[in-house]
Amino acid sequence: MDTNENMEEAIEVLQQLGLKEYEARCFVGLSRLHSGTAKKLSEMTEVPRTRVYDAVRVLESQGLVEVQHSSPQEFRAVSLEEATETLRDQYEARVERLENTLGSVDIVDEGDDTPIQQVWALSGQSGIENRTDQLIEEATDEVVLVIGDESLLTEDLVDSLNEVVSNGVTLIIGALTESLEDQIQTKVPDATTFITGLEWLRSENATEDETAIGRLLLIDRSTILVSSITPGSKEEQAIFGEGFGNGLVVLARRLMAQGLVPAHDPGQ
Amino acid sequence: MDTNENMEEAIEVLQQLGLKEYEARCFVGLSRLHSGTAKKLSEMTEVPRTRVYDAVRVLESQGLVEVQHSSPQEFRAVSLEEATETLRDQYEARVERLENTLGSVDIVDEGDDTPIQQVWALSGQSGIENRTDQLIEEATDEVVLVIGDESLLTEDLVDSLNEVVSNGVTLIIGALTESLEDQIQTKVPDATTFITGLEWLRSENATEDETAIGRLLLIDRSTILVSSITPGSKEEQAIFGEGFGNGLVVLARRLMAQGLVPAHDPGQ
DNA sequence: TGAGAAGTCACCCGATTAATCACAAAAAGG
DNA sequence: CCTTTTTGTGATTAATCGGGTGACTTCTCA
Repeated sequence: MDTNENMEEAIEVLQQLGLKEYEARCFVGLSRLHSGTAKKLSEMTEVPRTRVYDAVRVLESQGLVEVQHSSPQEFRAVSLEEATETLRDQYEARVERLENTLGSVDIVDEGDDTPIQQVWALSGQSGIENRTDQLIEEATDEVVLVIGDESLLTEDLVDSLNEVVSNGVTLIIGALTESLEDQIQTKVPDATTFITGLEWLRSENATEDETAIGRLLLIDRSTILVSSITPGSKEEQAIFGEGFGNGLVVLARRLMAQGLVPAHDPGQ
Repeated sequence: MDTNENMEEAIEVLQQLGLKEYEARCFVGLSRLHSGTAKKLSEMTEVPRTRVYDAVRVLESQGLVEVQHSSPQEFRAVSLEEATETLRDQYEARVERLENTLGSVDIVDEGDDTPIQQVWALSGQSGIENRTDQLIEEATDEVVLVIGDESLLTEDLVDSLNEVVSNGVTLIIGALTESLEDQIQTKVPDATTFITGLEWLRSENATEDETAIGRLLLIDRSTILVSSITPGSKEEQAIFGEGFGNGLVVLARRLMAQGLVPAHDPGQ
């Protein structure tokens, strides 16, 4: 509906995808025209006319616009489908190149000692999600998962859960709301589900500013990942610990025993 | 094998993927270590020690490294699989956002007249490839395709060809070498294939520097795309014309009649 | 042929980023 | 307990890049 706002957002996204501001503006401008000249484009996008030429040339070299070498020359954008497909191809090629090159560098590993307590921090939605999935897939006995927000129940996560449950791993999944619990039960039928309030969290720091819980993951009672989502920036942050003796892990086991997971008997 | 060279390339690719130089160097450095401190990283990557902290912080926020908040703090990179998956996710999210926003901007289309002869130029490997595939899929009667290099016979292209041939479109595909012709026949069994030398091209400009022919595509005798690959830069460039009366298209039909496609009788 | 439009260049300036330095806080080690 | 080294933060400088503007040549068309 709001064309103007969408244009601004499209320009922003294109810049995140690697285009310069002028290039992004020109591409969005051309997307609204069947074809246009430098002058028209300049008026419509507020890119200086004399710079339209550079910008379009770059876009052309990336396969995003076509140029008609007449006078005045005309430009037009490729279809949205072609554009997105091209962008995907380019990025995929780069990621594959990264896999090849980084995959074949030798690890020097100056044997950094410290086999001790380690608690690692990582942040970023997708990074944490991947780590979550991977940890689940590596489980051999038990997975305890508490999901704090509906949006975190992604397709990949469901796949990982169903894969691991078919290997005989016990799955215990907690949700914050009934509707979320229902969703989980239909998508992961073999899991034991329950509902947890966050009282155990809130009671600790009632005065702090509200940081919502994201995920809580305990693998085989020896690896833990806890994430929170800051309300403002929507950024997700996680901490992550390994090892049965790890302080964080011990804490988590304690927590569980005290009723985070209601009526669940520790097998050992 | 050549770890050093691969590292340099990995750093380059990471920068293309949006990281800054220091960030890229640090990530590659950490990929060679199970874990490391700022000092060690600095020595190994030639990033100023005091800048390592910033770089790593950015990497952490992108989900590419983990940080242990001890003293001295330790950093470690996520696994290559996690890293590439995260990068893919991020990019895919952006492209989808682009589809949504750009898809819902209104087209103003100040009815740029010029219903006349139009010849458009576009360049870039993937862009041209997507255009090729799309044109093929839109064909209703006949597709004539000449492939100049083995690498251009991609999976997507083969899919498009097989899809369109199942709709009753005549497929005529030319190759430069016998081995390429064989490949085509096995991958696209329903196509009529032949071998073309480039005499018709070479005879025209024997003195010019060698620009290799990439593709030649004629759709329903009314749309043409010709691409060339400059030997040095490996960049592909194409021109593209539509309309039965288009000069370029007429030229192409002429060319065909004169024997580019041997013994093929124009149906009309 | 003359006026205006189209296209190319070269330049400026502000923002970002690479690179260095100064300094406080924190281990380490006698 | 004090000294020395290491670690981390912040400010500062230098160089690069990208946005922004204008001069100038070429082309089109009346």
